[in-house]
Amino acid sequence: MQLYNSLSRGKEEFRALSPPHVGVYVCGPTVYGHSHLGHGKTYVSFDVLIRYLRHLGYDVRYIQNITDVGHLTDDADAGEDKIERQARLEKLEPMQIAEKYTRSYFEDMDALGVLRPDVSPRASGHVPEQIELVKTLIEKGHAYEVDGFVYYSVESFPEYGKLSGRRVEDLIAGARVAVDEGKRDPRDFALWKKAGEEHIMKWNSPWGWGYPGWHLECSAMSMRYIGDTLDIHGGGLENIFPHHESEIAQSEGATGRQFARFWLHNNMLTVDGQKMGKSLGNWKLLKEVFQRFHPMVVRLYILRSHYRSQLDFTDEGLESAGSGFRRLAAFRARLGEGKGGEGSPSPAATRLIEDAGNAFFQSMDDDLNTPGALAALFEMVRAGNSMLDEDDRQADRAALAGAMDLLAGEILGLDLSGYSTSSETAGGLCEILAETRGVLRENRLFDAADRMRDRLEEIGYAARDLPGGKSEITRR
RNA sequence: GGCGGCGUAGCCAAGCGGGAAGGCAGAGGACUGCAAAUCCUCCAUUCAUCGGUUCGAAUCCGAUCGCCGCCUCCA
Repeated sequence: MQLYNSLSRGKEEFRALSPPHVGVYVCGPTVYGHSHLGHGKTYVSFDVLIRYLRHLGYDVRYIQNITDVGHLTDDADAGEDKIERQARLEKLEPMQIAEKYTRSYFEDMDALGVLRPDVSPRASGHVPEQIELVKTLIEKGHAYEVDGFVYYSVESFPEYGKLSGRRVEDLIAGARVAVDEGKRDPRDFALWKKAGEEHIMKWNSPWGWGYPGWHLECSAMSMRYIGDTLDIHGGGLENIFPHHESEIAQSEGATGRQFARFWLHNNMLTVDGQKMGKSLGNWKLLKEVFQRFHPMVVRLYILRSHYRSQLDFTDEGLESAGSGFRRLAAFRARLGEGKGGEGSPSPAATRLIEDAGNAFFQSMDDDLNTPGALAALFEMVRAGNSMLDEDDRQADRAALAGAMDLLAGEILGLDLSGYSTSSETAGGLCEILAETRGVLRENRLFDAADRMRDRLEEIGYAARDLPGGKSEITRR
């Protein structure tokens, strides 16, 4: 599989450091509010990466942090802790805020079909690891203490800037105002910050009471759960600088080894052509969007564009994705349980599935080209429908069901069961109603048959008549 | 100011040196009591514009125009 590596600015063949194990770390959310569409795009994208790696046979360890301390409202060192600020607004304990929004985050991700990470480490639960890392950096001459603060010395790490493509000289010129007088160099960033009286979340350390800098947790926790070198480090594009650049400096400064072999960054989401920003008033929470669109429709919408492209969110686009989703789900519903039946699938079905699979995997192997993979899937749906229209064989249905469940379900994470009459009771009732409709039509009692269809429509079921006088009722 | 991306049919979106995928919307047809679903056919001689390289370019190079993003909140 080829993956675009931000470090080399090109596609590279992915190879695990020690197969079959693959360690993946993705920057997780700072939990001070409900998740928005941008989170959806990011974590759905990386979910597909994880799913695909597993499909390829890798034994993936997926780590995604939860930031519950140290992320300030301002990147200069004067900002307020986001969690603490929200705690004050909601009149709750900071950890209550963190817990509340962590749950909310997982709720939304579950709805989107995003698999849970193997470990979701909290920054506040890994302060000892972070202190150790700071101590190491001081010992190795990469950091220095000034009055309870510890700063990373950018000058001590000549490779600083290799990920973001920034030159050190530019950084000096462009460095934001250094609030802290103690910094030896305006580019230096805080590893450990002294906590003032007003701080609620603080820990004792060799440098006094304080709390860790935001960049530090990712270095400490990724190395704790994966090791010195990660196979893949992922995150949102906006984190390349300074966050990821600083992670590299901290980690490689401490270990002397390469921190991450592949850096993957997913692009941002815009709303009606503009960046999504709290201040711009086009902030879209997932929970709000889910009230109007099924989460799986949102997932499909995200997958319809490549993860490295900007995705523009529009209602029109969501509706279009909804129609596409209905098509996929209707096809899957048509295939039934997927139980084998007698005999093996026809040569035509076998070839159809093979062709679709080849096209699908070829796209996925090319830097997770999900739009291409979806095209292959839709082609299989069209050809499959056509084939079944002509000759409906149970063995073929089962084979197609298997293919759909693997490609759409397991790999792309699209749960297409929404339209099937999954529960036994509902399924049984649908069969009885379908039979009844058949009898009504047979006796040309069309008014009654139509009323039944209308009523079913109202509660979310669709009645369609099959050739030969039979009817079928499924969820819409 | 520094860095990056994009401009492909009405909308969305792959393709990135040699046949313009796919989805949505739309038109016609088949099927149907009528529908829905499904299937078939049609829907870009052309890929922002101009110039160049090449036997050959949407794909490479240069210029122009337009749009967007990151570097600050934010994934």
